[in-house]
Amino acid sequence: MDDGRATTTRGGENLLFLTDEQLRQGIEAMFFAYRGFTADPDRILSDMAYGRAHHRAIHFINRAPGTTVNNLLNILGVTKQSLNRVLRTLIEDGLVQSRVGTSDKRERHLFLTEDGRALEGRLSDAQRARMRTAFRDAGPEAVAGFRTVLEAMMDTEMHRTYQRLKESGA
Amino acid sequence: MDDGRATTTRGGENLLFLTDEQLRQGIEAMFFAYRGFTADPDRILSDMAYGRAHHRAIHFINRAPGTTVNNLLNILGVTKQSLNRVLRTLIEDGLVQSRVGTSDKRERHLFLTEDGRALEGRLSDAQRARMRTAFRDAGPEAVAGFRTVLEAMMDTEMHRTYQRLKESGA
DNA sequence: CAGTTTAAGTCAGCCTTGTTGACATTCCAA
DNA sequence: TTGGAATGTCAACAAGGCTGACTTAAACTG
Repeated sequence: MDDGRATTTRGGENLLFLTDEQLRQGIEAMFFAYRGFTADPDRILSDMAYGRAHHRAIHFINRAPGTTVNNLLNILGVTKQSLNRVLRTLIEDGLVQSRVGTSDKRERHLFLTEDGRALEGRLSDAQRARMRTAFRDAGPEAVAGFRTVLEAMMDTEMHRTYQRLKESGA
Repeated sequence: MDDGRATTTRGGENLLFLTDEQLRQGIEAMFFAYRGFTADPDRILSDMAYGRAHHRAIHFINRAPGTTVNNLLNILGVTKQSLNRVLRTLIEDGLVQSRVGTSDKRERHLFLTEDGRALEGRLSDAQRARMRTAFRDAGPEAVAGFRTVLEAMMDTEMHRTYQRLKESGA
């Protein structure tokens, strides 16, 4: 254990923003906020035979249409067996379409179908609504801080993945 | 779906901080950051017969020593059967002690043993180290924004629980 | 005091989602 | 043509959620 005190070079104000107590509060805030973050989509999904894993797959396929299975694997950080179980049900249920690659026919390119986009919309509308309210209540400066801290919290590899996705966005 | 545009009353700067693209980036940042957030304790726990659920129980028992089972249930938001499975192993392994209540003998008050505190220390050191680095790199203003947004993201009930814990801290 | 409610614990069974390991298929590239 | 890469599949398992049913003991209440 350390003494919980840390200094800032920023001239004295907020000298104690790195005490163990502050860090603990940050940890607990993360725990509770993540529950809120997933609560709305979870509620929608609990009515169907789907779970959070399906939501994640749908989100990132929508995000990067035509992505390969391997690419999705890296983004999600799970095994191919785990992802495959999820993808199989989504394909069977007609929410995702898997197309053999043109340049490399070993690869499968993944797309959402009409139905898939419809579900994606329902899920992300709910999640965005919460995020929007939180962002609006907190204000632009807080949002900037929020994202700065989150980015610093990622592993290097995740951070690269996140940046790549971010830059590929509008 | 909405048009993704939102106005801010703050005079024009950052007019677009509530576009769907910004919200999506916030959602993805949350996803990746939470993985980083849990990665270090997960690594430690994977060597033992414990998982994230044990970590959470240990964290909050350490946080509020003498808490009752029911109270812990409300904080963690799981069923008593789920929590009981975790608590039973922790008690059997001598990391947690359960004492019959004095005023109300139906209640059990939970405490970490010496060994329990030792494990708690290992786990939270790892998690705090990451949080500390992230906080230090981001700076005090970003940290304030981070916590403002996270609090706004919680459900009302969670937020109350979080506030109560926060105020009971040093 | 009798009856009800509450706190905790337990048993059984189910689901989702992660894991390993083994193995088949297809196809690119050296 | 052969090795390796990408994908898919099968089986088995574990963690950690869930529901439902039930017990015990203590506390509360009419």
